[in-house]
Amino acid sequence: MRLLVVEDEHRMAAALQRGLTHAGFTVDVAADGVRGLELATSVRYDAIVLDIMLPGISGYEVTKRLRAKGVWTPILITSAKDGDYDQADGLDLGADDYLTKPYSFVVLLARLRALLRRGAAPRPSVLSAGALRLDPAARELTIDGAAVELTGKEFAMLEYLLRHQDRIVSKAELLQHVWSDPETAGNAVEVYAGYLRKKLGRDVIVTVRGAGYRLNPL
Amino acid sequence: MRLLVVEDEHRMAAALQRGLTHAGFTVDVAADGVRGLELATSVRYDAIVLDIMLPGISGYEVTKRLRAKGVWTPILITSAKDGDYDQADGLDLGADDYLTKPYSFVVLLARLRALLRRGAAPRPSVLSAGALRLDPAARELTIDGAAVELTGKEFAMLEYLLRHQDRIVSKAELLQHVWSDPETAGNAVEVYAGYLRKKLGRDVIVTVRGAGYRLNPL
DNA sequence: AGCCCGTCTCAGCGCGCTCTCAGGTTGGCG
DNA sequence: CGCCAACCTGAGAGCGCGCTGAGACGGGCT
Repeated sequence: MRLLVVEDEHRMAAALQRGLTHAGFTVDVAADGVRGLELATSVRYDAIVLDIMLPGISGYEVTKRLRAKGVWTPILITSAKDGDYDQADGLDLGADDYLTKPYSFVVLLARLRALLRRGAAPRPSVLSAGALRLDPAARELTIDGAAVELTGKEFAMLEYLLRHQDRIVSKAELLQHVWSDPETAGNAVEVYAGYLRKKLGRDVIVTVRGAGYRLNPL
Repeated sequence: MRLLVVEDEHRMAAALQRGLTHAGFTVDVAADGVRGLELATSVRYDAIVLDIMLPGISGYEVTKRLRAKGVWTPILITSAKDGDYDQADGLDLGADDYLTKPYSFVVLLARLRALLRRGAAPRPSVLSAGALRLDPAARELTIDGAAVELTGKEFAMLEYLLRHQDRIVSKAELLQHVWSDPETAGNAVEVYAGYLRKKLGRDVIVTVRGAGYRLNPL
């Protein structure tokens, strides 16, 4: 079992390496986010222990970039923060567990073993239609393999259309699901249909007059 | 993606709402079973996160009543109980997944995404007659497999004829059901019969002089 | 503070849908 | 065969839906 520990505080890193090695793991240590990314992408670890507060790239960012690159190695995030907001943040970005400092080494070991037992997270399924491939977990969209940047609302609207590509989606429905406000009088949906068309191509979204929108069934 | 969280414990509900919102969902919260039922029946959610222990109606009961009403939105039940007896109970009543507290937020997210991937209710069937196949949900019509474009009124009129293809449909009836205005004096129905004939072929719609129209029983 | 980005509103406009009208065609009936 | 009612159809006017560009607004970042 090979682990990667990403931790900038030297004493902490050394203690972890000693303890984990003693527990039978092979342990590599990276002192900052950049080095951690390099190692994690080049070596196939069984799990990663990742500190949030890092010089350079934060632990959040490291997680995000790894997942975006298709690296699904189990990640255990450790942090001095303890608000559940931060926890939600980290977990949302694709981490598998979360530990707040100070933590007992025994707990860390137990959680790590639980992670290893579970194995690497299965790559979440992507939604696709024609040349479109949308990954809800990574919040990523590619069209013919090329990455396309979308804003939050654009992404949400396209995701909803993709999830219901077999039928027509009304504007009211989009307002309910993508916008929380069903009483919005404006024409936001039409505007965002325009945005998406500008980024994805004019033919991707078909207008069904008087009914709503539908993805082009290519 | 719009979710409904039914949870009476306020802190828990707030945390869920925050985390799920941050994950890109639109989240409504109901504090008890009655309110949850109201919302679930009036809004078309993509999934429901439902606590078992609720003041008033229990989560079991909510699930049961929703299913009885024909609402087949995916339901994920959460509970402090952990006996498999309870789990079997919940799943038996029509829930789609079951999570025992305390649970990790990542796990909840993953299960939710799995539910959404699976999707909800079975699609309503398509109407067909002869070579015609009409899908009300997709607002699509194919004739001998080839797609045919219809306008809103054309589609509505053909759908009504298809739903009553075993009898003659009078012009007054069509005015009532397709046009909401029974006082329309014009000959709109005849005009649209003409439009449909032009698109579907002359023989598809048969005029019964003095009575109305009927689909050709091929 | 200044800037950029994302979101949403607003007004103008083009165009497709809807429906009316007038004249033509068909069918039933004496 | 002639008449009338029922039905068909081509032309076109009105209108409302949806598209678009411009800009206001707010939040995050430098």
